[in-house]
Amino acid sequence: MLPRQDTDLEPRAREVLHEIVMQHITSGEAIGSRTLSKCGKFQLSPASLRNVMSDLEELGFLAQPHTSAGRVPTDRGYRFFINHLMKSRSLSTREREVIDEEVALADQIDEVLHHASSLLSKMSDQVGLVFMPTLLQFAIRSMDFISVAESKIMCILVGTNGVVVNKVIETRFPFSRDELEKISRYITAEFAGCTLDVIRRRLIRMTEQERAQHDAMLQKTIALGIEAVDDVVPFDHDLYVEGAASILNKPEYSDAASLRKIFLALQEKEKLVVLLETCLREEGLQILIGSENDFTQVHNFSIVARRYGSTSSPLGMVGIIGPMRMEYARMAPLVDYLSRALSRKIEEQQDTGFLSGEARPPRSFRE
Amino acid sequence: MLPRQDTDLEPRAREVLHEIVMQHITSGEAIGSRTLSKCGKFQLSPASLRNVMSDLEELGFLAQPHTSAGRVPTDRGYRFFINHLMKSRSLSTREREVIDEEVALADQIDEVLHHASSLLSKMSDQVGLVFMPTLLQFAIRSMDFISVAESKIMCILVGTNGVVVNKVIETRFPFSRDELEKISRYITAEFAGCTLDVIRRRLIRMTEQERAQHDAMLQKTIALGIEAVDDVVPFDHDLYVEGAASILNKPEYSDAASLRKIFLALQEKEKLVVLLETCLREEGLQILIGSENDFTQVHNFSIVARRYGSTSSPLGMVGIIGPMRMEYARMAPLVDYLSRALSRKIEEQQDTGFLSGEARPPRSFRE
DNA sequence: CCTGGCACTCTTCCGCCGGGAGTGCCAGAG
DNA sequence: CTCTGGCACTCCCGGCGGAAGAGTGCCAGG
Repeated sequence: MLPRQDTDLEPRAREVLHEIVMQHITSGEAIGSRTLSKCGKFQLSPASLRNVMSDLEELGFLAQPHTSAGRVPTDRGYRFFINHLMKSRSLSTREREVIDEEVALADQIDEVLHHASSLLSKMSDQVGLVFMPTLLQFAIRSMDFISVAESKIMCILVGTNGVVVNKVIETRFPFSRDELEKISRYITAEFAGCTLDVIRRRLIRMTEQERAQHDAMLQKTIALGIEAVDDVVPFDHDLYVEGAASILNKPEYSDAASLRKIFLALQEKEKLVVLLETCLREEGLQILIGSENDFTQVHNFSIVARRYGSTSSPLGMVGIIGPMRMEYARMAPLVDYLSRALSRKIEEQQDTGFLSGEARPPRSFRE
Repeated sequence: MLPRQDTDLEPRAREVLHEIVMQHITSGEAIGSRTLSKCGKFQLSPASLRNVMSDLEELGFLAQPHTSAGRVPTDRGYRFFINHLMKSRSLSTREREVIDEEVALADQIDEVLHHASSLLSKMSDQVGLVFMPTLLQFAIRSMDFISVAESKIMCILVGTNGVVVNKVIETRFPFSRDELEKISRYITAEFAGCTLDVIRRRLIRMTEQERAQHDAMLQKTIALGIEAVDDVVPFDHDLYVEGAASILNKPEYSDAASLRKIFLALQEKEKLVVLLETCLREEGLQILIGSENDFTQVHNFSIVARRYGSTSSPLGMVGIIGPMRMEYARMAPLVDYLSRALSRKIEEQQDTGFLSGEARPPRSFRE
């Protein structure tokens, strides 16, 4: 389609594009040939630069908001910049420390993620996103039940990855403390290492087996187990969106109408969830620019995100969302480092093995 | 100070003030004498109304943004309107149903409160606030410990008011499952009905007693108990602020500068917490208009809020915050009804007594 | 006590104009 | 062939002025 491959732009055009993107990122305004000539990096007159810029416009890397305005990078321009021109500015040791401390601070996964999203927002001055998808593929290490009120029981799931999830469920029958302890031991022994959907299916199959029909205790166990799994799973699909106010600082969205649109869009978390779920398949840092995705194409937003969790089983996504004109060179390493810090934290929790000296409970209440 | 008591305004002046406030609430604009004369409620010419309006201005109920603009109610004007003129429009049965359903839906207190705040925001088209203060005066019904990983233990507190709070804590020593069960039973038996700060003090006193010095198990129990109380208390001071985007709809805040200020102010939750904590002392529905409080005086905001929880021990505040020009006649019953629904819900949970048939554990591990 | 009339004030909107910034094109120099 | 200066053109933006509109205060008359 295009006359040349993306990568073999002439060196001069590359430099010009680089400079325009950089300047546009800091100023937010369209860049003219005169401004460019005066910046010192080129020994060229405005007229010559105009020719280069005109070429870049033809190739689709630049655009003019109107005749007689300077040029602004297009989505394609940003894409080229990110792929071939950008030099990531790595984080300072201070910044790393801040991230490490913040991640170390909390213990429960939801707290950690919540901190992460607001930290991300503060450090980037963009909107911070942290997403933890449904836990159906969540392999459990233990499952405990605690009585909380009559026919109200708290169920505590601990994942093999150290994640702890808990929820109060309402049951049809009352359970005594002893019963609950037995059930906890039984289910933990029987299903440790299984994912929630496997557990669910196995429990349902068990209801049909004759042995269960004659064991009242086992019946109760199965009923409680199914309730617990069904109640926990749909609930735990969390998205933290933090620091939406940072958008108010961006000059390109200073009119009330576009602010309204953006805030409403951010409130519709379902769309973001879909978007992040598709991202979840890819490994490594992802940058989605402007029209490259559903959410941002409307508002000229970009997303910088990366998976966290162990490589074998990713847990979710962290990232930022902000105007297309953002400092990718800083955002990329920031998101990258935070996601790695989170992954490390989760891996550590995984290593802290479950209490070792425990007697394994019997396989059936009757044995 | 003023020539007459607030309550004995002339009937005509009252009606005029009433009408001006009502019209200003719906339109958001300054009201002129002509508009008022044409509305049909007065058989008076604009000139006569002007005289009345001039009087009301002198009394401090109305103000002009500039000469030759209409009049706008002042804080005092709104205050008079709310105290003496407003007729609350009670909720429709449909609205009540929606609230009842939403409150019935969730079981865990934090979920209920979270739902409440976003429901409030949706139904009012204002910012919804729900506040639950620190739990130091929280009397517990039970306290359970569950092992979650080596030296990580989840502590589950159930309050006498049915509130469940849980937190993962890190301990210095590992505990076996059996130990944790024993500790749970012991602490629950020993401290059921006590408030958290009483528990804390008693545990600390116990460390000094000689009996504890010679009972290793008791030592461990005390250590764990103190850690649990210390970890849970500071954490649980929750404020839900939902639906900030609704401010974007209000025409009086359509410029980016004031939006910025407001969003930043809403982000500073500490100030709101202070404000709501002072409100917590008062019973019944509270309406704070414009300059009547710290937060709103800057931005011409009002707060409509009410305590929830049982009358004897209030749990927190629910309410809305929005521009001074809001439909108080609708907001008041809305907040009122929701707070009552929450209180009812919490009272119900209180009634569902804790599991009854449980054997009381021994008072000491040595007995 | 109410009313119509009148003069006055203040804001808002619109059209106009000039300056500034940037472009495209062209012809000439290296 | 490439770079450069010059020139005409386009478009945005800010300031100015005038007209319209809305509202007020005051006054005199019913």
